Amino acid sequence: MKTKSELTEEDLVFSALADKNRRKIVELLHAKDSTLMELSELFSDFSFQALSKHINKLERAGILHKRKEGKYRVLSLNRHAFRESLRWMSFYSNFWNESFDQLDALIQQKKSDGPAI
Amino acid sequence: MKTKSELTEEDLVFSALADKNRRKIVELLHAKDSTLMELSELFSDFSFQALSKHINKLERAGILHKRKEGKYRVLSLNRHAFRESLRWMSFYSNFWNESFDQLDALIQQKKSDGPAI
DNA sequence: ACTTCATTCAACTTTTTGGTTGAATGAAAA
DNA sequence: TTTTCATTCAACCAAAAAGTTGAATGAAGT
Repeated sequence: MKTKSELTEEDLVFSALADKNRRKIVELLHAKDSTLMELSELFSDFSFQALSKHINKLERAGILHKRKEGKYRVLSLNRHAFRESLRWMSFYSNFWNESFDQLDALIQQKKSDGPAI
Repeated sequence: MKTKSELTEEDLVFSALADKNRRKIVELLHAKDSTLMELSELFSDFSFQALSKHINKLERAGILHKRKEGKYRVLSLNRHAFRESLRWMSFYSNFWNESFDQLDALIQQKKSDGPAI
């Protein structure tokens, strides 16, 4: 019957990240919230309409959101968006076993940095 | 010029995981190594040739490998394949800050389970 | 009111993806 | 050696993705 099964959050997140340009957008927004125009200066390879489509794909995956500010749309990352996908990947890798000592070190270090406000 | 930029490991991993059926293959192989035929019994929605293509895509991403055993190819997971992608995702999420207490708990528990050989 | 600026929408093209069927390969069983 | 079984290869098709250009929208500046 080929029932065009609903896309899950993980489908959307993984496919949004399956593109270098979109990952670069994430990296840039991690550094600072930006508008489409600001970003488009850094993506000379394609039109701003194409960039807009990439941004919409990230938005549909819940990875970023837009907030209206006058005539601008300011884009910012949603840092919770990766939770489930990260959980899935780490469960099916040997990430924990292989690196939990490193993790432990990292955590102890973070703890001694004090609470993150 | 539109130079068809090389695909990176992360491109391959994320796009391999951007499909429910391929993630299901990962879950099944996590439980136990299997052959194409064994898996195909669990995927009645499409042909074994289609399943074979999915498996090849996972293989190209380094997520599984095949080992010849007589007339069979036994598929097994490569549990290191997610390392870099996991690292990337966790860096750009607030994963650490948000869940490091949980992580800490998990690690302490794992430690008390004793060394993993 | 008119113009400009930032973004979106719409229509269209090309490439990639996910599926199909049928034939080929190659090891194992008869 | 002939047949069977597991997998792969090849050719094809439909749908989705990723890009283009040009027009539309809507707030801001003049």
